[in-house]
Amino acid sequence: MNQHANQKPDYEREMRRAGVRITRPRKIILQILGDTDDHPDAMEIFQRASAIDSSISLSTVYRTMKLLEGMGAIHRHAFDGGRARFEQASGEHHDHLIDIDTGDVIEFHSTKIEALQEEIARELGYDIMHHRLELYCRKRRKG
Amino acid sequence: MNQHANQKPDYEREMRRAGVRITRPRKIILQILGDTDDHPDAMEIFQRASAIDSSISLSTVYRTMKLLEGMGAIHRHAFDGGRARFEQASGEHHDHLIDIDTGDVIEFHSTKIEALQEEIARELGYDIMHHRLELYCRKRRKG
DNA sequence: TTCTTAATGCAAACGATTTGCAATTGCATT
DNA sequence: AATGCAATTGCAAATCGTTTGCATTAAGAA
Repeated sequence: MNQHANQKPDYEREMRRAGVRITRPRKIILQILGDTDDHPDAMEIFQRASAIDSSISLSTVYRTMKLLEGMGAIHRHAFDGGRARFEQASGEHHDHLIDIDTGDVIEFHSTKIEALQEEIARELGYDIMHHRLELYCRKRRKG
Repeated sequence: MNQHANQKPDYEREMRRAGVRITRPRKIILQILGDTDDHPDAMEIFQRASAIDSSISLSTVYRTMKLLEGMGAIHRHAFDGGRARFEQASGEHHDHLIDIDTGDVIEFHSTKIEALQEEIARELGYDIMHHRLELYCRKRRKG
């Protein structure tokens, strides 16, 4: 389901190079992340992984997400609501519009907003290390 | 410490009107919130309250924060890092710049950014219900 | 002052995530 | 292909922030 035409990064190669073992659970999780365009949480990933290999544990999902995050392979998001959600790090930076009714996430990017953010931080004497812009929305009813 | 010259809202009156009892713990917590300009978390509020009346419990702090949030008296923020942080709701809408080294929070507002957000959501067919813009920053070293 | 009920403190429950540990398994080595 | 060992796993228990059940206390109306 991954429509991104961009070069799919070869995380297995990168992991090997980092001396990290390519295990069965990791292969499966990597495959799941590569096959989706949505922003699943650990439990969803765990369930999708369980369907492929029922012996995988939730701990391993969490540990793998942390590993991949450390490698820069995925991004972790703390949208409203309990669980962290993850997305593959391929592609450029973007912000998120969250449909509060469905949980759907739409990615967007605004160079103008980013520039304004930089300007604000600079005026306050700060450098932005990272930022978070989330629009919690409801579908506009036509009319 | 509250520098806000704006009318300090009388939450006790409002609570009374809503049929909510003005208890000793609530008085103390309200006083703490009114006396600060920072964004304390529940534990900090609990500790400040304990210094005034050591019998206050953390549960009551949480319950009171929820009550006040429901009244619109405070806003709850989920900045990076475990705990929720609170601020008095007086004043206009603003976003936050968080100093990742000290945890300090600076409030700012950009009409331009807000307008751009609206534009983006509109183009995607959504109405913004609420949003979140947080800049995680480090003090610029002079040079 | 009495009375009713909301509010409290405590401890236990909670949901998401992390961790200790013994058992397993990549994989570099023979 | 067999060996060895550290990295990784699954499991259960622990952790962290927050919420909740319940018996007790105390607002505040009568």
